[in-house]
Amino acid sequence: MAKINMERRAKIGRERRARTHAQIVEAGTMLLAQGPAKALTVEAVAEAAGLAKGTFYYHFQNIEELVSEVTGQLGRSFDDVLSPDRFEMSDPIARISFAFTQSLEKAISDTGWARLVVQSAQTRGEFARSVRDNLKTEIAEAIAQGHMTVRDPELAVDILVGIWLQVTRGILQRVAPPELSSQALEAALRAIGSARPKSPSP
Amino acid sequence: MAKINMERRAKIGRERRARTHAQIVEAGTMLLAQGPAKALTVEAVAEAAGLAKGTFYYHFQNIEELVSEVTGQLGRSFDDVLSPDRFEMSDPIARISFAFTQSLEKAISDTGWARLVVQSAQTRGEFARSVRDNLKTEIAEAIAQGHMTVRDPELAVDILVGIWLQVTRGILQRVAPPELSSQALEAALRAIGSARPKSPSP
DNA sequence: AGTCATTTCGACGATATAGTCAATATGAAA
DNA sequence: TTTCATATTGACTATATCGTCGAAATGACT
Repeated sequence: MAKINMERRAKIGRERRARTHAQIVEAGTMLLAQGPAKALTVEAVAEAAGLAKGTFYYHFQNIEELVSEVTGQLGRSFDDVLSPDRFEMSDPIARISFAFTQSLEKAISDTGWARLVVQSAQTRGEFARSVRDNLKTEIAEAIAQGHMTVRDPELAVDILVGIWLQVTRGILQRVAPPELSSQALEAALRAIGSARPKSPSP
Repeated sequence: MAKINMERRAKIGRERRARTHAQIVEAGTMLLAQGPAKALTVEAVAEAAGLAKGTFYYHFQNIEELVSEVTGQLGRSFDDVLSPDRFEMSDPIARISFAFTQSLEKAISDTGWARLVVQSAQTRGEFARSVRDNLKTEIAEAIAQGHMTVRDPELAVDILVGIWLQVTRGILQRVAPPELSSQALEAALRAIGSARPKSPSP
């Protein structure tokens, strides 16, 4: 009786629904990477996705819910950029360095992503917090191992995040010089008092 | 004929007009220091200033013009914080250090000001550019004198501005530990490769 | 007290955006 | 081909904010 109906319902909806949902997220991501978040309107998203406004509301409660999902997706993409080899490294400074460089390189090669990161870091507490928390874990370890001059973990995080974010902004406004990522990394390591020789011994 | 009218006109208007204008700017400043710039509405400003909406439009073309003036005023207050003794210093690094510390101290003692600075740095190109340009002048000199490891002036500016801005943000979200400004300064100097002993000789 | 340039007021029309909903379309399964 | 759960549409209402304008208030000067 009801059984068949439920099965049908579940089966039919999935793919179509998921596709449209993804379309909207994609459109929202694109628009967010372009202008300021305040200018993100339901109509603009719907039009960019080639859908009617009502369809948007069938998939999301409101713009906030969409932005939240975009932010979440960005966070995951962030992890993708950083994770592959990172967990193999035993030294927390090495992990930080890897993440720092990787995300700058990604920003250079994908300015849309960079724009989104900068945008989100400014306006989405969740995103900023997540980045901060990850960093803080590494830094606490580094401090404990006596690998850093800076003793206040919060300050250390501010320094690293500050340099990273501002250099990323710079990438969006100027052409990135060849050695940018490595030079920025060296400066960041000096700042927290973890300067190391350039050649990482094997 | 017209002479008397013109004189009257000029004389009468001044004070009253200036006072109301200032009221509006003050209200706008307060609101900007509170929430995001997108939420700044003409009605909100008018109400906060205790005036009718029409009065706002008698003094400003639109919100943008108000925000622009607030930004300009902030820029001037910024100079006030920095200027008094700065020009007496011959060493560019000393000048940078002075400005860096002063503005962090100001942020600690006046969080409204800090909020405004952070806000403006993010959304007002003019403000960000002005800060950048001032810094770049000093940095170019420091590089020329061989006082810095970092050679790319743009990168040096990004590093200093990045740390400064992020530490300022930190001040707004956490309680500033006692030695914050000086520790942040030391980190910043290390970052650009201009570490100096703590005691500035006379 | 009267004059008049200037300033202030708030109602008003215009516009933009949010969110709703009844009607319609879609397409897999029977 | 028909059925029907699900998805899509766009017109509609509600609301927020903008910017305008004629009328009223202000207050320095006569």
